[in-house]
Amino acid sequence: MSSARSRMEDVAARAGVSVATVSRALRDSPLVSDATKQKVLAAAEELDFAVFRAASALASGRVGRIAVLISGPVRAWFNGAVLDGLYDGLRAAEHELSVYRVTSLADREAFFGTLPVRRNADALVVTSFALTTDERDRLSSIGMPLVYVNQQVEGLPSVSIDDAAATRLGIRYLVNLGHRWPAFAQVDARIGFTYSALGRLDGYRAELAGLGATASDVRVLRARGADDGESVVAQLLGLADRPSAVMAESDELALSIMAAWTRLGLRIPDDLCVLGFDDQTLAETFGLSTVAQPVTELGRRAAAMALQLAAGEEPAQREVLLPVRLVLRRTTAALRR
Amino acid sequence: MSSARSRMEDVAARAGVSVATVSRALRDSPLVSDATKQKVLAAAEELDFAVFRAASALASGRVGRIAVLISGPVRAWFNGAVLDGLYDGLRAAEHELSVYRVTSLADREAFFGTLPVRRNADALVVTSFALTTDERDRLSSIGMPLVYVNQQVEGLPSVSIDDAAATRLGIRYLVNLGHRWPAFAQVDARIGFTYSALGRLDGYRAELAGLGATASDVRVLRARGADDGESVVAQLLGLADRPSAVMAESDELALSIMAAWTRLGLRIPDDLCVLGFDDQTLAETFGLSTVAQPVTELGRRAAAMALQLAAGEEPAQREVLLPVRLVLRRTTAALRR
DNA sequence: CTGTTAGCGCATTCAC
DNA sequence: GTGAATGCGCTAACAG
Repeated sequence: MSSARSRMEDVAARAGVSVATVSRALRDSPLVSDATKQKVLAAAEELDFAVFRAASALASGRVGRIAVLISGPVRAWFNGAVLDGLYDGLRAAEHELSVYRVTSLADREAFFGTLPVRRNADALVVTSFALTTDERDRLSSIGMPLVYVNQQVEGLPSVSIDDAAATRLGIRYLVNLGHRWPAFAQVDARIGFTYSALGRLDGYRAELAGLGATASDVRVLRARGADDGESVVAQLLGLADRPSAVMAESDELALSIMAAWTRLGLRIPDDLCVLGFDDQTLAETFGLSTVAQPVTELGRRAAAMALQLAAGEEPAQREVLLPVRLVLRRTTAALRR
Repeated sequence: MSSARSRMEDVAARAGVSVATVSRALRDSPLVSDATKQKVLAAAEELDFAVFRAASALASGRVGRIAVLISGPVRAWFNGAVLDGLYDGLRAAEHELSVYRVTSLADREAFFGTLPVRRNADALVVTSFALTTDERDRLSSIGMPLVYVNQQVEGLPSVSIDDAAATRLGIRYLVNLGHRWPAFAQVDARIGFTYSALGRLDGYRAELAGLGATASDVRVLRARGADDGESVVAQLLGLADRPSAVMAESDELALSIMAAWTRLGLRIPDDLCVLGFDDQTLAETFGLSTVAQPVTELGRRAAAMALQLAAGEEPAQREVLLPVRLVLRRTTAALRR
């Protein structure tokens, strides 16, 4: 059990074969007989041997690792959920996951300036980024397969939901409950970090327009952060023709709106209907109706696609679109006059 | 810009030096003159060169990566917050972060059986695990420095809070507000995943005992999951001598209790005071009073310690204990009869 | 301070 | 099916 230090050579000696055979056997190559495979596996087990992936990478050119670039902290629910899905997809293929995070403008410049990921991953998954053209070019220039999550770049591999359509679904639901017209709450884009926000706003505007609302019926409320429901409530209460329903761009913002609203002694859904977006952990806890997106599944699909591209295969479908669904709970109800 | 393919050799040629010098210059070795360093850096920049870490690892024996083992999904707030801290600490040192996750018993056996991490990281950080003796032995056997987060193992490097003391602080606060005696809500340990839960329960019992409560004053309420506040509320309302305050082992559970409680038309803090543990993102949103633990800082300190151990240095302090603090918001108040 | 030399541990030719 | 030989790109002695 000198574990950490034993090499393939030792395993080969113990199994009575050559290192080449050990290498092949451990990677389950069809070029090795079953009998030999068993011997090698047994020897490796006894010596508690594990392949030193760095050496393997140097010899093969593949590092056995997929990198992911996330915007914002890992503790943000969306990022965590995507990482869970990526991990699911990668573990089965015995690949590792390297995380790169960009939270500030400085981070962002540092990342795109040096691209530390290059040569050190077999593929890169980029989530929810509102990339500039320069940044996108920079990424493509590193000669590494790229998969976008919740961001469509024409012709490039991506796994997304249709943010605009999902928002339209939510708005249509509110309108069908009699709410004319729902407002839409959004976090002020700081550094243009989230790509999805744009699509959702577009969806809101498009659906209202399609249903015959006029320009003045469009009410976009702005928060300074996902926890700034208070500003949204203030804006709501300051409107001449107060909306009876509001859709938020995320559950987090929706929950914050709920907290601010009820703290004033106002009720939900009686005085205001609230519809979220995401279906994160606490949405169910608080009975929040929401448009659910399959974030972990986005991650799984992205992992699968990244693995295919890393292996040089062409994925069957380059632009995967996953369905969302409306989850009805207790924060929405028909309008009562 | 053949970027992804240029090697040190090319940089050396362009800078007019040897590859050894390039290697040293890029790692900012003091053995290289400033003038040479500049030349090399310029050449590397022009060729858009990046070191192939796998080759570097093979030659040096260090892989430039710290691994972390988390229990439960990445999207759990605690895990995300720790990962953020680890990332902070590692990025500055140009190290990467590899994530290993264990969510089920099968995962757990697979991980400890094969220890995929061995030889592929310079140190391992283990968070919040209630490890068996076997598992701990298995970890030590891989000859890799280990750092425990929120888990103290005598003599081994760790970064933690004092869970028992933190809970006692919270309970004492409630008692000083006149609540005799507060109950404690906890999630049923499934596979013995979280280490902290044990310490918190101990702290609750110890503080009540220390303040003169009798055995029947100790009320431990059990939930089937962090989102099962409903069970806790049911147990509360079924008690003969209903407590006027409850402390939960986590904010998530506390928030769920709040949701279930207010849904019944009961009020907080009037009819029940609720105290959480963590100070996660949504605690502030909902005005939850809580015992705040510096999770991201735990991650930073763990990263620093892991880097030191990986470099063969002995950290100044092997068992770091970080302070918690009480955050008073709107879910706790003095008892009014 | 800089260059030369010799591997690091594995995957992959090519023989057999 | 298996073994022997070669080299992946870099770092670490050792000279100078």
